[in-house]
Amino acid sequence: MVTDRPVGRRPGDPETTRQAILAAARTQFGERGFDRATIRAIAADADVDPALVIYHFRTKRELFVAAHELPVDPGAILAAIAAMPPATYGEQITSMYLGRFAAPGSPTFSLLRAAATNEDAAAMVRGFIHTTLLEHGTPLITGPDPQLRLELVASHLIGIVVAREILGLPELRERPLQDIVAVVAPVIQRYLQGD
Amino acid sequence: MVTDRPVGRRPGDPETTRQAILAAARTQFGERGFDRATIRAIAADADVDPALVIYHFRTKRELFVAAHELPVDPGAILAAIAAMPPATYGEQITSMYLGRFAAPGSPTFSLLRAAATNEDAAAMVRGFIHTTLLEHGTPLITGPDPQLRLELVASHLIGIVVAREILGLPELRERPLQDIVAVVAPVIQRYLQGD
DNA sequence: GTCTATACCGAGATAGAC
DNA sequence: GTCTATCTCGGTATAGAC
Repeated sequence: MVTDRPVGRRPGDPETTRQAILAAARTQFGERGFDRATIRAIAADADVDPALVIYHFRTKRELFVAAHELPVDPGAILAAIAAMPPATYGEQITSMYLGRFAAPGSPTFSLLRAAATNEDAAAMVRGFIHTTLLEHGTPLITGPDPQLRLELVASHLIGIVVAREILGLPELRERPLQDIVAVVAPVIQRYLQGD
Repeated sequence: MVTDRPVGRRPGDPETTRQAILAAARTQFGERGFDRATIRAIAADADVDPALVIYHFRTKRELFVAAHELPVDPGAILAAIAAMPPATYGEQITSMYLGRFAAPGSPTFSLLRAAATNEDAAAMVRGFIHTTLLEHGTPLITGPDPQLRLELVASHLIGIVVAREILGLPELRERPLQDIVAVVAPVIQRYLQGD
């Protein structure tokens, strides 16, 4: 039987507390970026005492890192893409990365926003792009300067997310993602094929 | 003759002081973004008392706006581009906007970084893109969905700046801007021509 | 018009009671 | 494991002397 207890208390289950804090942290960091997200607000969101946040994660920085550890298997993603016909690489990469980065609640998007003013976050995004695209992406690409063109692929997709979710350019914001993918995919495909 | 005076004093010329503060503000905002740039640091950079910064600009927010007022004649820029052969639009736009946005000391770059966590700054970038590209750019573009494709042009160029200057992707960072322009310009051209 | 001194607030973090 | 109380720091902004 559940004993009644004051609102805001969550005694007994550290793992539940940890998870609640992590979820709240992702929301706050995602919406406000690293600097403007406060431990106090995260704690309030998680219905937990601010001191508990520090107790579990030691510092704001470590909380940020913990909240953004990505359960991604980079090999698996690109292996799935490589299994399809090369003519579809552009469309697959476009819809996959836009879908992942452009979801405003996702850790990846949160990281991207934070990266603007936070070298830790920038390094994490760089790592993510490196392991998921640059390192294992060469099989997808033909022609000269493959690394440069892979980075341009990443650039374009990131730019679309920034323009849509952060700058709020009107057409990009209003259109469903599929419309955008339809126009962009051939361009990405072109980068992959080396002109 | 110049009388000797304590370091840090700059008596007598308010306009000099204003300009020194504005220059320092651009540097600090550009390097650290809105939140991490502090009035104390800006004042120190400008060799001026922190209170003077407030005296001249009232609030940090107003200082930010003043530091980023862009002396741009949007009509003139695009008129110059439109005067050249249409086949060169892509290259001109690419080198112009990359040059402007990618210069880490420029107000435009500073705005872009700040936009990640600051709706004021985001609105200013949106306004800049709107007046310089979306509003007057239609003569440069043919084919369906011109607005969407103009926004995609902006997206790609912004993404390159983000990837190069903020995320620090290796190839983009090391290559001179001309190399990048050479690869990107045909893609931009393609957006302008509607496939 | 300029600077000194300081008020005031909210942040991250700590100590120690429970 | 959790909460209360508190410390310390550095931020923006103000009052008032010069």
